[in-house]
Amino acid sequence: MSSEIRLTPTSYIVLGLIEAAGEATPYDLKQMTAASLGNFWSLQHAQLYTEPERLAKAGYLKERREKGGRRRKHYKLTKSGGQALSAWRKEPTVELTELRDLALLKIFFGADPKAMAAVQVPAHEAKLAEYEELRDRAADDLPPGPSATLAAGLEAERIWIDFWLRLRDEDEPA
Amino acid sequence: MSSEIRLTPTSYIVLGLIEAAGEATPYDLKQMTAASLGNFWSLQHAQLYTEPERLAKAGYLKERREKGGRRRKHYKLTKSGGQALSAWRKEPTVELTELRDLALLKIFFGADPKAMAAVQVPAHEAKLAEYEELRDRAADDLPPGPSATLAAGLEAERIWIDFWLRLRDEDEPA
DNA sequence: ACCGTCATGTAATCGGTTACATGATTCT
DNA sequence: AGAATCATGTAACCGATTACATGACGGT
Repeated sequence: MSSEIRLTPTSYIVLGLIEAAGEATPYDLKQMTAASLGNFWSLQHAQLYTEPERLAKAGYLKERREKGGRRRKHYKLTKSGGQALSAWRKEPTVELTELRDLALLKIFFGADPKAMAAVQVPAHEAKLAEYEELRDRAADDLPPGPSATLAAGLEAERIWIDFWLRLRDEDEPA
Repeated sequence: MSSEIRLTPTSYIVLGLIEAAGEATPYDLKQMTAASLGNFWSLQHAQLYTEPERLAKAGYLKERREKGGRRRKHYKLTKSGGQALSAWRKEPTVELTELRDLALLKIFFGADPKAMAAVQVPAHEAKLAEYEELRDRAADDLPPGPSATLAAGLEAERIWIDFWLRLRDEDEPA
């Protein structure tokens, strides 16, 4: 074991999800992300297959393969995996995220703001509605972590809507 | 020419910057991004060397290499490069950006919100101050595109500060 | 029994990151 | 003249995306 790999955010996502689930197959992970995490940090499904393998090879996960039928792979945290996750989680990050918004990038390079706003406003409104429903539905049985990130998502959508509305409506011809 | 490459956001950034500059060396590009674009979409310096090369090979840029001295490479848009950029810029994007915030990711997986807020709040405040100074300094001689993205950056920093402050101060022991 | 979709996985490619390396300038 | 920093570039590695492919299962 332990071929010394570098742990990326993707690694910690996999570790974190597996910790929450106890044991999981790549497909389980996919389902778990779709629900909540995927809204602010999505992953390709292929990575949910390759990343656990990488982690297992490095000793952070234990792999168990079904004998019959689908021969699915099930993963669990090892001690070392749990420790890595804890250490990561404990260390606060100063790093600030960049917006990295494609629409904004186009605006930066001179795209027409109103045309862009025309598609971005409804898209963000839809997303906001989705979050609101999620909040109302899941209500209190959401763990504090996911609940906080959901709140962040709601806030972010609101300011994006404002932002694009402002661009759309500014300098209106009188 | 034209080995059929796929154009990524990075490609368009390079094309866009070169359009703005008329002609540029990788180092020019680096300087240009540092100022403004880099705040919401940063690039590794190595890519500012490899990406223009890729684009030149595919016919989107024309390369001119200095004969003497530093033998720097200068790049200009070709017709095809200009067209690709225009087409991209003209097409509004529905795609929504994900937050992809490392601090948020840790929170999602159970990190202590107050500890995280303790480092995130000042970091975001510093960033906000930087943007404000940029806005006050550059004032009106900022083109509309960059000006709009700067406005977005200011908004985003404000809500992040609010968000982390709320986490920091909630459930205060009485 | 068949068909469509869900589930599960691998292979190849490629962009992006990291690391290395050296040539110019500038400052003391 | 030497040190430090700025400028310029290349090479190697690797994670991430894309594409391909097939097996199971549920419904009609």
